[in-house]
Amino acid sequence: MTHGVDTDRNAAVGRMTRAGGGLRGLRPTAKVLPEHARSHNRSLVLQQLYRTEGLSRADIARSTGLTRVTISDLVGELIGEGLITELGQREDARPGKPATLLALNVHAFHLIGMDLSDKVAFHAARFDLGGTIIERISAPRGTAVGEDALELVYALVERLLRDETSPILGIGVGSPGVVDGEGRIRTAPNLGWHDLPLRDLLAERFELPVTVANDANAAVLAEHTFGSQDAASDLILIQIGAGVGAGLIVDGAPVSGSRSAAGEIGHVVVGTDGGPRCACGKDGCVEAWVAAGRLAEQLEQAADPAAAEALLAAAGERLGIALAPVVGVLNLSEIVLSGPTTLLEGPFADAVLETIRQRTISDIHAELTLRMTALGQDIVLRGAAVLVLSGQLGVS
Amino acid sequence: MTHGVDTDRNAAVGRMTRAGGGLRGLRPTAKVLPEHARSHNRSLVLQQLYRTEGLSRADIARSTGLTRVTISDLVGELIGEGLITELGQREDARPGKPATLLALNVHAFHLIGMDLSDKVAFHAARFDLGGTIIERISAPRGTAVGEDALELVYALVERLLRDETSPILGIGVGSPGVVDGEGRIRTAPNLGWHDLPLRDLLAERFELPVTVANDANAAVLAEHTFGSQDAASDLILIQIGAGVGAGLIVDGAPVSGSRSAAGEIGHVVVGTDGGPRCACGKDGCVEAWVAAGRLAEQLEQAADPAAAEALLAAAGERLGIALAPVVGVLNLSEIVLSGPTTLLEGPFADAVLETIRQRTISDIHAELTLRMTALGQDIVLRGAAVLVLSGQLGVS
DNA sequence: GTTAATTTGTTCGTAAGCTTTACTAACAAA
DNA sequence: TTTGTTAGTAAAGCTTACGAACAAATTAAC
Repeated sequence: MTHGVDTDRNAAVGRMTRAGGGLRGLRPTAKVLPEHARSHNRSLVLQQLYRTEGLSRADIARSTGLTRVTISDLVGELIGEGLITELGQREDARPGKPATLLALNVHAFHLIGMDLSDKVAFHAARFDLGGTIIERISAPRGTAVGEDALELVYALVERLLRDETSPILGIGVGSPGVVDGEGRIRTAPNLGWHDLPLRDLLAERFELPVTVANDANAAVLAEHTFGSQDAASDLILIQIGAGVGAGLIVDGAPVSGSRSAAGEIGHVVVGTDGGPRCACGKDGCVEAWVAAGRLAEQLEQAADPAAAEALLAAAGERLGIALAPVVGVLNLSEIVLSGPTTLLEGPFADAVLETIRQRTISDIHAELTLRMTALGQDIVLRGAAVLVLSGQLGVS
Repeated sequence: MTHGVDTDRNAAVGRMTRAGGGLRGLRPTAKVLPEHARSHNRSLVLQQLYRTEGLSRADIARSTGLTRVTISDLVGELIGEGLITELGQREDARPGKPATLLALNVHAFHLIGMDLSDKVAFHAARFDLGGTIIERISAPRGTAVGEDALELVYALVERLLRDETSPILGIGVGSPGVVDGEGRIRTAPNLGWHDLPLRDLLAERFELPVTVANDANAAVLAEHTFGSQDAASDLILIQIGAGVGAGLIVDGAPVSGSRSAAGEIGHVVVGTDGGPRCACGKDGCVEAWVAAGRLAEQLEQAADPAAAEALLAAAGERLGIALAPVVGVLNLSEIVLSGPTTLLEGPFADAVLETIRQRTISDIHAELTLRMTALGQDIVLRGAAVLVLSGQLGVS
């Protein structure tokens, strides 16, 4: 096998596109060829270096179970494509030939992530392969919907593509609404999009691999990848803003649902005692109880800090009531909240967790944790980057 | 190898498809070798013939995407092992060499399934590879717990093994309680089992591949495999008996949960208006509302049929309230009820579905269906068989 | 009634992928 | 200087799937 000759990066991208993602998400009816095994193992190497910089070929061989020979071959290929670089020799004083340390070359490619979930503006960024934001831009949305909104998206991508420091690996998009497995926006009322094949439109226009997902799904992917140290493989992320949405990872894989509409918790009725009227017409929806706008409004009218706390705790309790069956049935290990920290941190979050504990078998869920996301406003944006990284390199 | 099937190879397939579901973080994704691809493709062939009897090699090649050459090779191997037989030539009148039809040889191997979920007796059966019960036996449990209960299990297997019509492919067990990924019974209070490595005990004693799973999980697998025609890939099965349990399939894969305790819906509190006191100490648990015993009891006291119906509908509503958030978040497409038909069919089931519709966005869940299982009392037993079929042959 | 077209399943040679075995290089410790 | 260890490479071999080519069996066409 000859490597190190492939200097054409576009060709390399082409190969990676085919390689994408390894065996995950494989439908039981799909054949598997030896080359799929190869690309899976290739992703394995990248994954190791994505997590830990400065591993030797032998280190990777040990941790993957593949032989040093095979790893050498894969690493050679990846170095040839520019994805991996040799850092030099390990400094340790120990017997044997010193190891040559390797690292992901995070600037071999860049990638584009977009967040279309903000009502005020579309956000986009150029990332390196490590998931670090290199350049960030926004475009105020105004009242743009339909075709106009689409043009805004195109314009953002074009602006980011203009600065050609590194070839672009792909584009990831986190969009509100229902997004199917083919990256088509089934329906996004706020954007006036219905059955819009966004993935294919972008892919054709920019001749790049594109992945489109629901914003809450993108967010939970970001949380899964960048969030906590020991990434939980069963977690739910609750996004609280104008609406309330959820993204879910079960057994390490994002859940999209039978009609690509998973995560719809905002309009689930909670409790058996009515509740505030919701925009959807029902009484007592989760969204009617805990949407950020309503919470802020109520807080303003609160007589004193104690009353404010009670209000937040009551709202948190409602979310807890809705989540308890989900936590019980899925045996989730982690709940992450995303939204205005001032509203959610403290009494609200405490009440959510406490309510879930009270309403399930607390022993079983003793290890259940609840925390605020550490990714702040960028959560969807970074999730969009994860879409590309995991889709094109099998890394996350 | 005592029988003709390369179990190592199939175990490899299991590892591949479940990769990443185990120890989070510590174990990334397992390596994949060409031979794993081979065993995957092998399962693909079996799967085709499992679903449809009388396909030719060329048919299978077309539907899998593999070439006729490869399929011929795989089929040759499977015929060599006795798993597949040639039926003869296709009778159609069409040009070309007539096709040789193939079928799964369902008696090439038998397998053993066990249902330990019945409080009164343990049930076991010998199945053929098509999932048909060949022989069925039971052992009254009496008050047996702990070691005694284990001995009962051993005795049942021994009785089934005595009749050596076909070699045994493996043993599948559906057990109550919490069962981890290694087939260890973490805790099954009714059986007095704690941290019992049931899988390994059986495997060592009988020198056969063994798979152990939670009873509700086994049941939902049975439903997924044998239940409806167009197997939904996102469904929940609710078992209502002395207790209330749930088994869940998301994206075509069974869900075990972060601590192997998924499906625990029985002791989730439902509603915000109290409710009957539950054995667990809380008020208003699902189980306290809808356990079969309570329903039957209430029905006896009902003044007239209309009152009885109202009682059942009220109970169904409670289950619906608990399920609504789960359906909303996971976007499930199918709910299946298992339990006493006389209690669950009719007003109860209707109320469950109606309540869920009222408490979620009904458009999104327009295709949601709810039905009784068609598998009756044998559901866990047959699920145990599926455990073996899917674990050893990759078929389901 | 003969020839052409079509479909099935096999044989043979090849490319890809990983492993085993065997080697060189480079180092620490005694 | 010797011994033992570790890193990485090279060569050979096995497995897996593929493409090309072909024989067999049958229908369709003339």
